Amino acid sequence: MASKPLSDKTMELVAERFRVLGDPVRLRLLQALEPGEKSVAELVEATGASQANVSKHLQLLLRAGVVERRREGLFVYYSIRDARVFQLCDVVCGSLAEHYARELSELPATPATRTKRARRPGRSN
Amino acid sequence: MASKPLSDKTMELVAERFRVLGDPVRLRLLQALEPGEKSVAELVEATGASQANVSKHLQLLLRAGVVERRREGLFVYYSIRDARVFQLCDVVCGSLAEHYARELSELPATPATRTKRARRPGRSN
DNA sequence: CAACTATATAACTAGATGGTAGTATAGTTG
DNA sequence: CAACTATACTACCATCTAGTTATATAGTTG
Repeated sequence: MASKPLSDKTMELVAERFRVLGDPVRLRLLQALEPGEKSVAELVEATGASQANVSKHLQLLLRAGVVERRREGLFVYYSIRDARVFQLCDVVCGSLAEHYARELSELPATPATRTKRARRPGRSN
Repeated sequence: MASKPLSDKTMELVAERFRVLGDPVRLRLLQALEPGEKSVAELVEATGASQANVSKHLQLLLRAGVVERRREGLFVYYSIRDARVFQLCDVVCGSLAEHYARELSELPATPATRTKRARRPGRSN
């Protein structure tokens, strides 16, 4: 990307795709689907979210083309349609890991200072 | 990812990172920064957004650790801190391309049938 | 220090989004 | 067809977010 100036429409599409991944429940759903397809009930169980909520998020993932569905009797099975989402998650995880590692290494070696009221006067940033 | 059941906190962090990329203005900013650092004024010019808006988005990207800033006199220069964002965008773009290609190939070969009646033959971008 | 420039922040508004409760639909089974 | 089960949808509320305008801050220059 970024080699060519993407159109506004394309930009919005890319942003939308990122937004689809920008919710912990949806990430949990994808994670639960990674080993293979699951019914809605199983996904409800796996995520701990309500049925209505899971269903709603699944529709979103479906419309985005990230998952696909298949009906079998009373059950509906969802599965990953675009496995690149995992690649995306991997990159983000790596990114976060590095981010926090770097943040730690910038701290004054007092291992108890973190997260809550961290970042002493030091850097002006 | 998905090999281990990430904690809720981690999940939220990953989701948040995706959300940071889930806005077209921020994507434009990143795109504008890809060749190298730029001042806020240049970014305002490059994106066409208002100064206040650009500033706001930049703070968001800054806090997320995606960009970094450097002051020089009156000017503040922003640059990419975590280049993996481009990797992420590439993956998404590929994903979208495939998605649309597949969608097209599923249609009944009538080239005029599309999203809104958009997308003339020429460039796909 | 006064006037000026570049950037950041505050307060506000309109629209999007996530969650829930309740209901509707599709499919099964007696 | 009635009762039942699994999933989807609707309406609603609370919260968040992007954008705007106006103002504040940091740094420069006369």
